[in-house]
Amino acid sequence: MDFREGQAIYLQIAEYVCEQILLKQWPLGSKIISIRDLAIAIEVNPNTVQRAYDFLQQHEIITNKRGVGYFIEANAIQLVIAFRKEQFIENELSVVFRNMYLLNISTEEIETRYKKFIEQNFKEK
Amino acid sequence: MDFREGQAIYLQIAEYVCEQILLKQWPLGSKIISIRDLAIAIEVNPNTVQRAYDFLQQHEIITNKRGVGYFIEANAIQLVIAFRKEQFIENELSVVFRNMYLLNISTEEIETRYKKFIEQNFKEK
Amino acid sequence: MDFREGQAIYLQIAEYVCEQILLKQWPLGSKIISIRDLAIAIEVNPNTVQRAYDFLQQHEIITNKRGVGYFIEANAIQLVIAFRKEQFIENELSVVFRNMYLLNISTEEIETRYKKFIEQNFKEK
Amino acid sequence: MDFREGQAIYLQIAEYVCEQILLKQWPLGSKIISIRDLAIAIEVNPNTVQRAYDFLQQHEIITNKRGVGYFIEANAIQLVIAFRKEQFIENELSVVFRNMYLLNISTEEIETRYKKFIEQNFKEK
DNA sequence: GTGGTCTAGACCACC
DNA sequence: GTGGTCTAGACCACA
Repeated sequence: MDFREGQAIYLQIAEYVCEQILLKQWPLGSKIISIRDLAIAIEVNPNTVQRAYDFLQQHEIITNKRGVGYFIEANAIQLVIAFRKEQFIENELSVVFRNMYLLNISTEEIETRYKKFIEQNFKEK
Repeated sequence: MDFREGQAIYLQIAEYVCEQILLKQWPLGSKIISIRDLAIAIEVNPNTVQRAYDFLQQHEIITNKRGVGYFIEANAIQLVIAFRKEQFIENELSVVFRNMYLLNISTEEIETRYKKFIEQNFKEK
Repeated sequence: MDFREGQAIYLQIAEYVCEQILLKQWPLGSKIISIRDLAIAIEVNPNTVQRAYDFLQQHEIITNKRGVGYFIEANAIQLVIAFRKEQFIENELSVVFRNMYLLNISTEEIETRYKKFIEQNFKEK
Repeated sequence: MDFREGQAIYLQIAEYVCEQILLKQWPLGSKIISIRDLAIAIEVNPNTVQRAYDFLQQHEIITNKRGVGYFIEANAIQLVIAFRKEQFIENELSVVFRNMYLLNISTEEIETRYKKFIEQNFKEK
């Protein structure tokens, strides 16, 4: 796992967990990988993973059973989608559009690139 | 001029200069506003502007004549476009596509939103 | 550590780091002294050290792990040599040769002086 | 005429004048090119040339006749040689030697490069 | 603990 | 007037 710079690592970890949920790799209600194990797996300080899980817990996407681990909440998917869609449209999209205009990138080019992207990353069926 | 939080002010100043160049508000080869004057105009510390100009000079977008000021390089437009396009495609676009897929947003919806955005922000004809 | 005047302190700090690498005092891949600690050690402002490290990072000689520190890149030695050799030959050497010609200093004299210099400064055997 | 960065332009102009004297392009006692004309020729602010001539006058290498111009002093050659040789050996040479050692450049390589340099620049006989 | 950014203000050399 | 450098010290996010 490699991280984008310009965004906190713990947020990227939280994002990763959300995506696993959305992609239904991790079923609702199930226990997720422990802080320690994830930290080792992605070569990061356990504190950083802790912070990511904290963040998710604050947003009620996961919950903590003391001495057992973190579990995915029942309505996690709806929460994640609502949270991200709002953020995405309000924050990211305007930046993207501005760049498209200034850099003279057409919606057709975007569409083409999008198809390629999907093929490369999600055609695992 | 008001700054977004979450991104360094000096980078936003650099971006602002780049956009002036792209929008051809400031002609190639011309002298740009001095560090001090810009600092006063946008109410930041001169050091912050200096840092922005430094950054742009490192990327060969502007150049410095000793004791005279900073000037826009002849090929600044190409460099700015190349630099931003690379960054845009490599960093932002993959995130956007990922979100589109996960949040189930179609390219048609993007296109519609883009048209609206252009009308609202750049229909200065 | 005492600084020559006529050259920015931050550049002299960067040079110092480079020389430690070249002299293999600091192994490739290892963490280098933190900005604050070096600032205290050589009695300059942390900002000045930061600027030196920034400069080195731009030249890809050191790299930064967020929240951990700066590390020497694997190919730092080659980069340092390439960078300095280029600068040395293009900037300094022509000046030196010009002076040798104008001041009538022979290559033999240079050789003699060089041997003396090595003996005085690097005969650590 | 193009200037090295890292050294003041006015010093490079002064150096240029000294070299003309050493190379006997400009005879002792003769009037040198006026500030205004030199400034136009090398595309520099007249103030900068003024400063160079000032510097040379302080070192008694040239002298000023009011309303007439600047003239080369009778013993200019000796002064220039003495002044530069001292500076050269004390300041520049140790830096050069240090670089030779660190960058692993042999005296033979220096000699070879020197011969090439002389051929390219001074074989105008 | 680490680095990153910013302000305030000074001093300097240079054009 | 211009930019370049440096100090002093603050605050912040991050690991």
